[in-house]
Amino acid sequence: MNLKELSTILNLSQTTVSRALNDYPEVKEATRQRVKAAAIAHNYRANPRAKGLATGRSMAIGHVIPISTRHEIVNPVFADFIAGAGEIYSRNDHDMLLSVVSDIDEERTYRQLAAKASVDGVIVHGPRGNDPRIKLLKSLGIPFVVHGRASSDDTDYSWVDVNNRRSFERAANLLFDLGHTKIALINGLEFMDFARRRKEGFLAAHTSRRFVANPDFMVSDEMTEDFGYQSARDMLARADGPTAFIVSSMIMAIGVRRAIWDAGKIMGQNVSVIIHDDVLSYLPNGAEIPLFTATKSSVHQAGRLCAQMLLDIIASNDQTPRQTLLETELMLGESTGPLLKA
Amino acid sequence: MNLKELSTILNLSQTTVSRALNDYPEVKEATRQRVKAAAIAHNYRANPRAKGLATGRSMAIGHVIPISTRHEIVNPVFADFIAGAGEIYSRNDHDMLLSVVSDIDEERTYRQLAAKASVDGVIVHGPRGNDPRIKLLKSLGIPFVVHGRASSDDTDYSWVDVNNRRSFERAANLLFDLGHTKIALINGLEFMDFARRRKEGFLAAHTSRRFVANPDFMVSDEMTEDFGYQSARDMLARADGPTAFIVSSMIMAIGVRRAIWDAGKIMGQNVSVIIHDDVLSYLPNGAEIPLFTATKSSVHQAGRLCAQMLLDIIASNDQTPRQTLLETELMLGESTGPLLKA
DNA sequence: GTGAAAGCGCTAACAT
DNA sequence: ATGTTAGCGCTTTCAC
Repeated sequence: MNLKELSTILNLSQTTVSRALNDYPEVKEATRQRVKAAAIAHNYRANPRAKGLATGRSMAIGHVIPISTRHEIVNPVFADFIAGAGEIYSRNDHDMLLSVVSDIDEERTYRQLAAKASVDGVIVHGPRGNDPRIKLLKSLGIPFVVHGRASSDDTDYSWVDVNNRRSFERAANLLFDLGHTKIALINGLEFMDFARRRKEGFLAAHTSRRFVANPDFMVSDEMTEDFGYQSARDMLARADGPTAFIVSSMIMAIGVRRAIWDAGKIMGQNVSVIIHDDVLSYLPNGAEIPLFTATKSSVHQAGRLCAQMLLDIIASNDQTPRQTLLETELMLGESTGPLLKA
Repeated sequence: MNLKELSTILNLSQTTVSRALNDYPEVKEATRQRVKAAAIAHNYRANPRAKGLATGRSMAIGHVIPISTRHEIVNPVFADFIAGAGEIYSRNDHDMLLSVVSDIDEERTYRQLAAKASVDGVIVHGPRGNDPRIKLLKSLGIPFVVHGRASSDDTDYSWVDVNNRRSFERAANLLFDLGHTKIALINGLEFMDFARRRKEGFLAAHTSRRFVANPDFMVSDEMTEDFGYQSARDMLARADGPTAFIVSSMIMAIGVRRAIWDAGKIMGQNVSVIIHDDVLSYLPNGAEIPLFTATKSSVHQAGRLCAQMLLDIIASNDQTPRQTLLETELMLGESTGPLLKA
């Protein structure tokens, strides 16, 4: 069923039908009702390609997901983020175009999206410090929102980020309060913006307590289970090993827990682990928070906010940068499970 | 830069330029070279919407990802699958359209994709036993490939699946060989096809050894960390609790390990865990397989195969059902880490 | 308030 | 081997 057929059925011109469907004010209310009813009755849907051709807009948003060339890793948080964003898109009748590209191909992908004009805007994932993509997208003139931040100057582009710095500072302080003094930081690659900020927060907590962070206890690399395992194992092998860990992702934390286990130190006796990541989405609503999740950053929510912000930018045609900084919650109390004294 | 401009520059008709670019045989080789060079020089890319309008094809594949309405869960294996599929699409110049929909909205989404003709084919995720989507897609006439299987009659549609039955049978047998007799199965929802097959394999192993599976040790639900924890904890609280677990997903396994931990039974002494899922993609190439991964089903590879199969179906315009059954490997030996005797 | 006609950028018959 | 023309399904002037 296309416009022409529908308009024939209705004994109207394509123009009027189109106008009725798109809520143009000049069409008579009675006509509009009739048209809309017929559209539903005949399961009519405007062909998005024809519409796009005519309007120059695609009603689609692009997500470019970088995948590590070395390890073929897709960060699992993307799944949650995408789910949140997708919710907004479907509500606003937009499509989501996904490109999974190895990091070296990213620039080419963006240029291609721009040249083909296949999307009205893009979400930038996994920003690095001073990310070149920002400049690229600006020069290409595509509206975009960054999930995270990408440089020290955060004011000249749009982003949605979680307060990584504050969250890690608070996590460290919590452990200090419990009496820990030797805390390890298992972090992501330091050229990633989020990792840099998390480390800053971690260090800030030390500074404010006049502690000195042991460089041997701060490691960062691609966030794999194996890296979590290896680094925690090495630290625990030392006589003066850490008594608590703060870990940047769930997947690494699995490795960390395994290392603690292997080391024969049963959690519940003398090692605490705090994880920063949105583990909650894997849990039933209202269920107990697992023992090792103490910091919450709802990636799902970030996805929704990013998507909504981008749609707003596109709809308003106002590219003035906007920013949203999400505060995380420390999940404490009954549902947290034990966080252990040193 | 569009076709018209490019053809003007080249002093050729749009037709010839189009033909040259699309490798039609009738255009002179020299011309083709000249055209292609110019296209690259001017960074020309055909507008996919215009192309789609003219050809009736969209050069896009749809993925409909169901999300649990109750728990807002996205199964993390989708990320890997998508990555594999995306690789194939970008290589073949196709786009990937993602719809994340709550399970109740799925039918509507498929109908919409069909009516708008926004995709040339779809991949069906997370099939249930006797899944109604199969019939729906057939009636809509959209080419599709199922990741997994959806009914007892597997011959009348295309799918790529892993041999879940055999894999779980083998896992159970492995544990039997180690002397375990009380093995627990922590499974996904049983109306999911994969979960049903896994249970079958689990039971088949029991039967062949003339063991009787304890119904109390077989549980299935939404695959959450919490469910893994709760069910393992309850089982371990019993005097005659299981000495080994086979777990259907990584995320549940985290919970299972936590329960073992809490129960004070240190892994390495008397409880083994085998997990079925593609944990490997989270590990650096060639790294050690983590202790608890004993069965491998490369979801990433399945994504590639599904995508390729669908593209083949579309290109050949031959909808004869095709099937691929992937065998999993039991990851044993040095790299497996200890699997423990009962 | 409604309609006719042009045009979005491309491909595909049908010439030549 | 190349060009001319019509048309894919929609929106958008412009006219009434």
